[in-house]
Amino acid sequence: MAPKTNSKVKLIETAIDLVRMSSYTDVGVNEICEKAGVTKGAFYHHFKSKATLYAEAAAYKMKNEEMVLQSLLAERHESIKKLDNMIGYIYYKGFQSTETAAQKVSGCPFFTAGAINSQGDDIIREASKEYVGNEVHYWQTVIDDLAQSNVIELPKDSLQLARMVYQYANGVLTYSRIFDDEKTMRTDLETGIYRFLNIKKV
Amino acid sequence: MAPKTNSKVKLIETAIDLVRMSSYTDVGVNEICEKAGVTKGAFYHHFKSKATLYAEAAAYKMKNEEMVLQSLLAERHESIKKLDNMIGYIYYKGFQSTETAAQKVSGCPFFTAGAINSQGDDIIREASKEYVGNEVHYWQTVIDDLAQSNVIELPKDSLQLARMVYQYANGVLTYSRIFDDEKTMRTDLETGIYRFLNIKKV
DNA sequence: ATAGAAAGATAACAGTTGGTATGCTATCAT
DNA sequence: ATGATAGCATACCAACTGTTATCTTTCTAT
Repeated sequence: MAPKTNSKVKLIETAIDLVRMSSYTDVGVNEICEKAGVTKGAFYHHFKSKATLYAEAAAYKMKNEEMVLQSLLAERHESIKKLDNMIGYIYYKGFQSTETAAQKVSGCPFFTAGAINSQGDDIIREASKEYVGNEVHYWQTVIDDLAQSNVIELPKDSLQLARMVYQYANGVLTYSRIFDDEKTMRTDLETGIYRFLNIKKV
Repeated sequence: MAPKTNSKVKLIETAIDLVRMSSYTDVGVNEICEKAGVTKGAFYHHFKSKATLYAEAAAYKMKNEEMVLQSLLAERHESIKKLDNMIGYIYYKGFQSTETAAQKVSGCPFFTAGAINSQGDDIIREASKEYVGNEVHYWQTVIDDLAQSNVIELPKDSLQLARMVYQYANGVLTYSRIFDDEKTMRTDLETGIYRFLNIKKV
């Protein structure tokens, strides 16, 4: 009856969704299985542990974003357009309201979960490191592009600048989540990044 | 034998310490009691719930910081000195190594915990809101001071600017925690904030 | 000295956690 | 047809969660 074997993907996607709306430790295996409409037997058939699911989910999301960002950051766009697309994407990720719309603003599940120090859970942090490193890399390409087209001054260390912008963006997400304030998130994201990169608004 | 009733304070302080090194949900009442050298009976004598402890801890920390920051931001200091003190304090808070030095870099427990959405735990988020609002206020005074002494350009909205700087600072803390990298935390904090405020380094 | 309250200890509570053991069924190569 | 394996379901596990009830100790005010 069930269309072949999409239950693993279903597990990953609902896990990402749930973790984003609350947190890694707050989301249990039971809850993930329930909302995914899958039994625990299936869960532990596909993943050897909860942490493994998390790691695979991070890889899954990375691949997903690769496609999305390749289109948002395509060469045909002007560099400033790429920047705006990037900002818009972050806003989209942070706001995206799910069916259970108790909370409006969410954060990046891999960024926040990686900061948690469950002793011995190196798997989680390693997965987060990889994910975060990837995100920073995208920012770096955007910034390099802005510099090359003379929109911003040539940075001494574009990697550091990319990292700082990423740090800022996630700080905004977390802050907005506390206050569940989508409005300030929108404005702070844009004006903050523009200020950071020292670009005069058009 | 035990010196009067510092056991409540002891509970609060160890709770703050533990939560900072891991997270609110990851730290259990049992663990707090153990490390504080107090039984659970004492815990629930002083606090009606774990969330209540958290809220009281936030208030406790706020009062604590009030004294510290009043000295760091005293009027006798030049405005740029106040900024550096503020940056140094954040660095101190984020790095401060405890006896159990498994992890070097930690974050602000109230900022990170507030972003967690445990359904119905409004107490926690309310406490975090208040704490965060307070921190932003300190940043605003620093920024207003910088503007008044012409170190930075007069901002259109100093509250927003303060908020953004605060968001950035916490983004750096979280990032540095993932990578457990104290070095980049130090440099990113300073260069980032200076860049944000558009101050040329001396 | 004594009543009453505050502080703390001990043990148990129901519910949940991540994880496992076992069994069943459908598919698939041989 | 047969053995093997992937996919999944049911039931269970020990360990832990936050919380409570009950009891004893210690302090304080009269």
